[in-house]
Amino acid sequence: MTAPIEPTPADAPRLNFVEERVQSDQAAGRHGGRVHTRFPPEPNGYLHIGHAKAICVNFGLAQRFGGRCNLRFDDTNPTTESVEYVESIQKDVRWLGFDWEDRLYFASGFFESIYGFAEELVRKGLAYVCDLDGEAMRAHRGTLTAAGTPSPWRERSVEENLDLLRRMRAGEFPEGARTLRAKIDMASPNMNLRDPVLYRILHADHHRTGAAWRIYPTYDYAHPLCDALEHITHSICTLEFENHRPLYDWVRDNCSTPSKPEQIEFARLNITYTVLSKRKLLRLVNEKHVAGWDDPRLPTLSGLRRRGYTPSAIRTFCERIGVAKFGSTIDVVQLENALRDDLNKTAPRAMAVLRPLRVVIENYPEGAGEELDAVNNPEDPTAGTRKVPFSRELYIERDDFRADAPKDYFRLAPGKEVRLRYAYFVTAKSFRTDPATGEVVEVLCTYDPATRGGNAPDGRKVKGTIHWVSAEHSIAAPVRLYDHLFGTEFPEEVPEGQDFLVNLNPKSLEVLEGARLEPSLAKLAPGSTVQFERHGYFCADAVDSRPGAPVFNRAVSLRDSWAKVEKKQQNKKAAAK
RNA sequence: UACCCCGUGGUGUAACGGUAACACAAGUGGUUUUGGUCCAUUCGUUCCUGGUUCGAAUCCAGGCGGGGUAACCA
Repeated sequence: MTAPIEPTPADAPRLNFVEERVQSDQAAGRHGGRVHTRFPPEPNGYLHIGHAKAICVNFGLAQRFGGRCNLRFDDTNPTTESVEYVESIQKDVRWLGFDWEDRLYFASGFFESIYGFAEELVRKGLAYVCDLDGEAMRAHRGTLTAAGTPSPWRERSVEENLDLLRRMRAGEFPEGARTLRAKIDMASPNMNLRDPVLYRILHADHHRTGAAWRIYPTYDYAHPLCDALEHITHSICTLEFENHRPLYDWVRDNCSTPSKPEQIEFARLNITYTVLSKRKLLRLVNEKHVAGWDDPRLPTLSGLRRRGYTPSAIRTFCERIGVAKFGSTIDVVQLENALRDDLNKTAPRAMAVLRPLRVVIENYPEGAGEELDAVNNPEDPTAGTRKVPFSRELYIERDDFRADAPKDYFRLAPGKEVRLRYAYFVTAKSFRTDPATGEVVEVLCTYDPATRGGNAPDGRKVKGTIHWVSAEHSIAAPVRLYDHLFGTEFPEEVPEGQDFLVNLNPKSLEVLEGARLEPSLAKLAPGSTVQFERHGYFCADAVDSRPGAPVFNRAVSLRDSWAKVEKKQQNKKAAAK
């Protein structure tokens, strides 16, 4: 198996509670000292960042303790599942950097064994065929505070149960007509133990077993059996299954399984400004609030990948957030920072003007031009340099010029001198505005030829360095800026009777059509990521880019401390009024 | 108003009875040809009340608070 997670240094163990548990099991020689986990998604949707946590936990455990981790599809409900999901899930797990080698399993692959255990339970008098329909069963189950009442079919004979179960399997009864139930305790304070359903009749074809089965096992019944059949030692799942553990143990202990796995629960991931429930993600996709499962605003792995997230950033994030039993919500900036940390070290830099403003260097000879050396990545000396064309007419960022500059504004303003990165010092002499709107449309500057490359021989300093592109040499490309999909920190918190969709951020996508980029960007491979200096990290969209005509997605912006300063100034101004 | 789980800075995670650590956020300074990076620095009487102990975030009891659970979903 590949080993993308750094091994924990011996001097700093810092094991989470699951790792501690596994470590002590191993030390005590339980499960023969083996560690075997599994990642068991149901193929009914695309994987998201919450699954990434589970994947890192399960595969990470195996790596750390010299064990194995399986990929298993929990495909016990044919009505919601499909091969599309089976394929996307495998692709995403691999992309994240994990390898299940030859251990790919399907719950459906165990259907025959699982059925065999059902007959065993019937023979032991521990399961019975029940003729109650859904509504009646609910009524018999009781409530959270009141005990349930036994089904009238609870005391059928073993022979009758066996006969009925076999006929259920044979498809003799209509869907929903009967179920196989465990005979446990209708008065249990744990609802899961009030004779839970083991098998239901479903006249539905399965994406792998076709029409072979007319009955399908439930999760609670199939899961412990699959775990045991795969010789899983530690079955890690999320907190909402805590109350299911007694049932997990019941199934495991009452069936003659080849091994005895144990279930351990941890808190599922929540992140601010997004939703991580399959049901809600499905709605966003189906109701077209986003462009598909790989919409870059989605927390799906395919969305994050398209957005420009790297597998290593996601793994780092999962490492940092830890594993515990407290139902917490992680600030989305934690995710963004993991990406910044990764890309800062690896992403080549380039200059891109997102909202162009024309600049003319009045004392630069007309028709002249030259190429200047630019550093590809200041964090990585081996990345080398590249040539960037310079000429008399340039574009700079609209934000980098102010006719009326506030205090602490280091960029270009009338009479102020700044450095054009890797080029020259320039001083703004005048500017022209659109008579209709008053908007600045052109800035006229002079440059100091002695400052070529960006340093003044006389030692004079400038406060600001801004990026630029040559007007004639630059290329155009659409640039998509993404913001949080939801406008509120906790989108699921919604006023009575309202839907989480009310919290959708109407400005989560902004497409810039007029951006001008340095020419080297034309040949950037789709899917690769660069830093647009002073802006952020941008990925050439893997779907919409064409050879020589990239389309860019902003993965994440750079930290922007000027924005903070400016905001503070504005707040001060507002307070003064 | 049943059962289960959880409660440490703004957000997360550690400390395994011996004077609360790490990451992120926020603030302040420094460096800087990215207002990026980097460096330094500030920010918690561990939900409450009792108890055990020389000593409690850690153990016990009782509160309080949060979450989960009543699909023939997973």
